[in-house]
Amino acid sequence: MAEIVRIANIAAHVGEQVTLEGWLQLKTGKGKLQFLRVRDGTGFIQAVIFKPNVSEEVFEAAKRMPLESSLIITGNVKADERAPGVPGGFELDVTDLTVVQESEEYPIAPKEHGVEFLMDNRHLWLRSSRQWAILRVRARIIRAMRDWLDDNGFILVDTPILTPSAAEGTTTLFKTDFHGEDAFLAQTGQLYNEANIFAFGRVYCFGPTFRAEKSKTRRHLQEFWMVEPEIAYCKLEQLLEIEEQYVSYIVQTILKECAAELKLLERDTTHLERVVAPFYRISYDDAVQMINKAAGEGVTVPPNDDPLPPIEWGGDFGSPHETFVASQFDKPVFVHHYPSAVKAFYMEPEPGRHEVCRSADLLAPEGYGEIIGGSERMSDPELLLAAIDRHGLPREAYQWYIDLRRYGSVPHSGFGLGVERTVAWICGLDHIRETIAFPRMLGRLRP
RNA sequence: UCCGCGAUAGCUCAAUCGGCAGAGCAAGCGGCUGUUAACCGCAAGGUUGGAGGUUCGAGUCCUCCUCGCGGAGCCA
Repeated sequence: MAEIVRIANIAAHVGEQVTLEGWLQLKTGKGKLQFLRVRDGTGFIQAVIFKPNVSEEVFEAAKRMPLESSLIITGNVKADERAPGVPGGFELDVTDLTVVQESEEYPIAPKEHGVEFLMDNRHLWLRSSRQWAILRVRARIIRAMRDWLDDNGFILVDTPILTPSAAEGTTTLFKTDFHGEDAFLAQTGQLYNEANIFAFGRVYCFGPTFRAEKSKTRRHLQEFWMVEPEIAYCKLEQLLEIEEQYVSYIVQTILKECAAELKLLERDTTHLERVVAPFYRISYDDAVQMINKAAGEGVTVPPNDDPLPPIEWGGDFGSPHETFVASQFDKPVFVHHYPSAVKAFYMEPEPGRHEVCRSADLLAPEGYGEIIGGSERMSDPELLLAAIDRHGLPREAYQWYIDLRRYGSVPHSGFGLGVERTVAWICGLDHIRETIAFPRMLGRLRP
């Protein structure tokens, strides 16, 4: 048997005889020729079996072999500009083939399928080239997210998943049992991050978060991953500069390093190429004016071209409002200084104008919505206590959190960036369900 | 929770006014030396999501239920 190589490294073996270990992705036959598309996890390559070049048994086995059969295949590597695959341009002239397991009839055919069928077969759907590309981009995005923070003075401090209290709304918590006491799956690590900055200055947590929202849309999961940086001695203005540097780095890294995957996904990258700091900034006040002007003119918004509803000052933006505001800009836009009443209790009020808070959401272009929520945090213990009371939250559960403001409180800020929404945006996906291997959605716990 | 749409062969979908349930793909058999979701030929494949109702007659109309999809609210 020849040297075992991986498809990603095939270019280094042109003219050599090599062995690949993989699976049969696709097959077309033509008399004495069989074209096999073979996948080994690192890429895809076309293997050509010409009947006179192999034994009778090998040719018959190749002809009979169903899709997704596992196989070990040996042949000569040829460069050919026209050959399909990832990386394309190479072909394997087969000399020998061993079927490791002949697959049963594979349910997912190389044709269109419905969403429910594909989701029921998610454990198999992952093998398709499109899902392969998406999940590789996801992995690279996560690496970029962590690289930038690690290289810019942030330290990873993991925060708990089992928590005794809510950080935000209480209606969207998954409840579990902690030896007889109610416990909840974390919606965020932020409150713990705020403790950690006093030890480390700049920290981040990265992990799964859980929201039992009754949301069934293309942008929602019940379980999603989030990176949450938190920074001591940081005001809102400085926070936005960090955010735009951060997002620019992630997008530009993917453009550079996942070009093959984005091409396979047929992603038009012209929008992404523009994602370079600085981003746009618009206040909530101005955004409301912009929305109401457009609503008065009868502007409609995708996906259903419904009329844009007007908004009263003080209300939170609905999905159509976000979509409209984002569509007015050719790269991401910050909407800052939301009304305090519609935001979480811990956001710092604007001095001299307490009805708005020092918060900012980052809206991605192309209708992908809010990918970052961030704010300056309340640093005054008295104001914080009042806010906790106003939101009807139990003081005792937040005692330690209030404590942070009693021992060397400083201005500090942080944000949360959703991994799946970022993946959907960068890959140009219609639905968030493809951005994670096994999505947990309303009404979908398995596979 | 609310609004809208849908469920027919393994998969994706047709079926006119209520009148014989039909294709493509997959699987099976045969053919082909350059295919890219190949192509050509043959053969096969059905409790039309479930329960009830209207009718001479229901995939089609009505009621209820189940499941799915899209959207709203909420959010990353």
